[in-house]
Amino acid sequence: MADIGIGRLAELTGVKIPTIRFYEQNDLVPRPSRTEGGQRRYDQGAVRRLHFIRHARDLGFSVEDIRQLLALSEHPAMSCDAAEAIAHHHLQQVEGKIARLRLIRSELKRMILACGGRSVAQCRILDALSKTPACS
Amino acid sequence: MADIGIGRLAELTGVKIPTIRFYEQNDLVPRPSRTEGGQRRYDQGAVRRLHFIRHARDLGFSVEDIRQLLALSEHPAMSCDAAEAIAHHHLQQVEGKIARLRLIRSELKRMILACGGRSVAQCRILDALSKTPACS
DNA sequence: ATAGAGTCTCTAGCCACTAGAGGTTCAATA
DNA sequence: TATTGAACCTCTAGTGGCTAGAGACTCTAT
Repeated sequence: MADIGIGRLAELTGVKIPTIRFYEQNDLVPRPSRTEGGQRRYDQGAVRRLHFIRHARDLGFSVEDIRQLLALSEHPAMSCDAAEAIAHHHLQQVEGKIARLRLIRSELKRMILACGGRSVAQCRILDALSKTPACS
Repeated sequence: MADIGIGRLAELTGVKIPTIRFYEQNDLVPRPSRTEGGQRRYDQGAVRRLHFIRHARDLGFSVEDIRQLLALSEHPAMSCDAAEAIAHHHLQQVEGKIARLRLIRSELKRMILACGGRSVAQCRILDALSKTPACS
């Protein structure tokens, strides 16, 4: 159970080295102990915490959200309403993005279909961009 | 057909004033003429160009894509294959994003459903974040 | 002439990293 | 023990696409 260096931590968690340092800078992970020479040494707790952060980032939570989720997870006796609220809010953001991207997708498809090897002067894509309100 | 100021241009196109200046800085729109006092004056061409940019941005094209689309639209005799390629590539990016967001959405829904007013110690949300690989 | 709305430039900030320079330390081998 | 080379350190600056604010100047209508 020896402590590990930042490179190994990166390997274990899938978080890149500069990103780990960035998280430390931004107080998402605590400052680890250091060797005599000043290099970071991490324990199992750091691995767990970084895994948590990585999963949350994969799900698109903001760093600020994650900060709050981490804070919550340090108070096991509390109700998890707050965590649910954060997750719920994020879900709504995601739904919004999906809806918007779907509109964009259909508009793009329409444009591309309408355009079949014409010259730029008659190009439906460039035409659509200059004239229609697209999807707003 | 008098020339207009930047504020009116912003109104007409829905692009905010600082954003117009930003586009000028980044060579998306040409430098306009100026009054004696140094204020920008725009003509109808600027209105059209900015409309084009706005629509393309609404569809999520990058500034770099737009630069190329604008360049293409200045050569009316060319084939519009290049425009189609840009649009097609962008469509693929959009499809990718939608797919990814859908995975995230279902994962979030699963987490939220599983979590019903428990304490943090048993919270399915925090639990899921620390343990499962989520959606990668 | 004056008031007030509009505009100017410049700098810095947002988010979540990423890249690079230039130097130091660690661990494994000879 | 000396040496090598991989790993690590700090610091600054850049990414994209804006947005905000400070402090000064200009335009237009009365």
